[in-house]
Amino acid sequence: MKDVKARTVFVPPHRERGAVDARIAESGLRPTAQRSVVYGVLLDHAKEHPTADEIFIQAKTEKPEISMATVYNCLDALVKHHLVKQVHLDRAATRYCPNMEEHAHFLCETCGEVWDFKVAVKPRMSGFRVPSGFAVTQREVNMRGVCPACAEQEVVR
Amino acid sequence: MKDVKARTVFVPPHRERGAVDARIAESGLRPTAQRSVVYGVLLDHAKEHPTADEIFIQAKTEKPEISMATVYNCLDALVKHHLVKQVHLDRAATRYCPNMEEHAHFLCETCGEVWDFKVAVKPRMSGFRVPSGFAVTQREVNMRGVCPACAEQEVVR
DNA sequence: AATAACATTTAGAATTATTCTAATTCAGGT
DNA sequence: ACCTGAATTAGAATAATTCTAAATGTTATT
Repeated sequence: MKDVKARTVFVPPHRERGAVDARIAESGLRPTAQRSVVYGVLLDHAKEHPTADEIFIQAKTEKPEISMATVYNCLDALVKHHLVKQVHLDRAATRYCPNMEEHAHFLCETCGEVWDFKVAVKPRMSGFRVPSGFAVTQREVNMRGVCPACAEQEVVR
Repeated sequence: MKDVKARTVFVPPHRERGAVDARIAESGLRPTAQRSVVYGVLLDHAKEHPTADEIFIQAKTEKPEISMATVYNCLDALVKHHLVKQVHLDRAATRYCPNMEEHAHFLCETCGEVWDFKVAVKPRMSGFRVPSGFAVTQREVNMRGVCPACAEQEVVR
């Protein structure tokens, strides 16, 4: 029974459950069904930089019993294990990003969309020098402004 | 009457109401009593990077009628006029910083304290290159980790 | 000085985001 | 199968932020 149910779960073609679980396991975390769904959703929607409850809504379509508390738990676990990072752009809900390469975020204040920007400088941005004695575990570079599409519209107006 | 009351308001020696008002006015904002108090509190407590309600509590000591909504309004106005910036470090309340020089923030995950770090690179950090067409109005560089004092305690343990 | 027009402030309600709690379920090791 | 600890759950609780409508203050105009 359980197996049948499992086999009928919809899995987007671009995401392979096995690979997702493997990455979770490699990070030192036990790959539970919930973590797998949450991480999977995030990988599928990386571009949207979803919030916890956008993830929750999507995760529910794959696993209807999942709860919001679990989404937060999973996200926190994934963050702690360096599979995911939080993105804090404004006073609104925190967003999540599974792209662990060093990059910056840009929030268009007009349309609300978020973009990933590659960072120009090589291994460690020079902006990240810190006084000795401070141990840095996470970095975040954020910008706000207007994206090209929105800038154009403003001109037309 | 009004004058007498105004003269008896407590103003910390290191903050001059006139100067605060002048800066607000220069920014293109009308210097109301509330804006002046909010900005003043922030200037006096820049090191603490206070949240809106820490500012509220402090502002109330100078102006007991002030309301939370006004604190948010004032902060938003000050942000819009580039006298103050928001600092988004984690899922907790947004903090505010009146130091408009380009600098990074460091949050010690152990003690919760926030530090200002000067940014190494000169005029514009190289990390901030953006694709053409994007207009950047605000930047934020944040780090999390362990401060020297907390690092030491961990060793002792 | 009175008035109109507009901006700002206010209290409190409403909404949204996040955390907490206690009970239950699940997984791995005996 | 049984124990133990980890993970999940629903829902309540808390915290942060926004909204609303009324009141107040300011400025320009008369």
